[in-house]
Amino acid sequence: MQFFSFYNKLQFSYFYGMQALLNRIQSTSALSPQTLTTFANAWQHWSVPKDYVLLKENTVSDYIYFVSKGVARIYYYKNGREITEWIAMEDTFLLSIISFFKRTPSKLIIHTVETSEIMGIHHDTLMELCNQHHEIERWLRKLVTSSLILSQYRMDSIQFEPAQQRYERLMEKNPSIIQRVPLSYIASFLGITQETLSRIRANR
Amino acid sequence: MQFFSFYNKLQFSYFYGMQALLNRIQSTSALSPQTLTTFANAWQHWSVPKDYVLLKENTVSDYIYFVSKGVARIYYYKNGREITEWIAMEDTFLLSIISFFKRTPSKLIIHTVETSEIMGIHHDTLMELCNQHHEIERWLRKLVTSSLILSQYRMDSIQFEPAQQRYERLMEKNPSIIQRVPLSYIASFLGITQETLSRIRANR
DNA sequence: ATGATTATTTGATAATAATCAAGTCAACCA
DNA sequence: TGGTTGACTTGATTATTATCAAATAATCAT
Repeated sequence: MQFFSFYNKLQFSYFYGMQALLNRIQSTSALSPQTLTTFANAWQHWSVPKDYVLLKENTVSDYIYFVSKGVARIYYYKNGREITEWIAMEDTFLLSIISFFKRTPSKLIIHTVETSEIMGIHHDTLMELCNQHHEIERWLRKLVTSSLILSQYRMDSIQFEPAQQRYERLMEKNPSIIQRVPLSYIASFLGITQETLSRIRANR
Repeated sequence: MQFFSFYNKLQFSYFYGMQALLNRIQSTSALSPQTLTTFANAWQHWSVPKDYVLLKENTVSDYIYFVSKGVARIYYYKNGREITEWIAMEDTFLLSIISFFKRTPSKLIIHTVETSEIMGIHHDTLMELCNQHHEIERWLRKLVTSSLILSQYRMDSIQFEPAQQRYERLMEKNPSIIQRVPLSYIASFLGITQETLSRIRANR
């Protein structure tokens, strides 16, 4: 993978991103200082421009990513159309869940929506660390659990909330998203067409 | 909780259920013989009649259940209507994910659809075992992961597959379900009304 | 078996959002 | 600065499924 800024632990963006990552890790499941250090060192850091593809279609996804700055998006093609599966703003993890854990080629594509600072840990490294450190295994278990909980909430929302409510809840929870992410991405993330979202916004 | 058949390790149904449970556990993540024994002993067993409520609404869910015989269902009320969230046939786990992991009162209700043999492990016991045995922590991580993967597939299906396709896929994967579970349960599990399901079956 | 209850089907209408087709607007760039 | 491109909006129509209401079928208890 050819990245635009090479891994460099002396860069400001590295320290900045690492700080954010460590905070996020600790808030999921606290690790002992030694384990945290080991874990931290396993994460790579990349500075990438807007629209940079982190995961290509039909590739086995090797990384869990963390967005320390910028925005990234997961999408896929359904009947020739882009469907946004997830939008990750600053300070959140993202990954192609099925491909990463099942080790199968991904139909999902991950790319940056803005110039971004991305941290990532390789699947094999993470599994190795999980084997060596019970604490990291627990951390991953908690991460996956919180992701599962989110997934449950989202399923309920998609199934029962009318489009307007889904939009309003997103605005409430994450108002900056419309400033930073094209409407077409947001529409399919909400499970509606761009036209419907446009009408909702115009309130018709 | 007053159960209809008390915990009795000498019963046939106990051995039968335990065998099924152990097979299922091992297929998720293999455990060493010693750990497996410890883990196995932590599971309780109950024989319950049809329509027995395993988890009441607004109660914190304390158990992960395993259906060794029979069928159980998870549902909740949405605008005064029952919505089936999950139907667990023989040999599968079920739990109120949000309540069990977040320790919050459950809006979900779990009950048996048939006379059933149920195994269950208490939240606190499981957490204790996770702390003591890295292998069990890993097992739980894998269980939650596979549940997350399922959840992703289901979200996609609910969002994009037309009702007819969802029904057909269920029939293909689990044809015995219509013999054993009322249509109204299946309809809301598929995310459609009973009337729509009836029309799909009549092919109109 | 019989009446009562519950489950399922059928019909008519309405609501929601998708689709298709064009139009407007704004940013970019040569 | 004029033209091209991409992003968003608007309009007309259609498809899917929900809703409401009622009828029929199946099941259960006495």
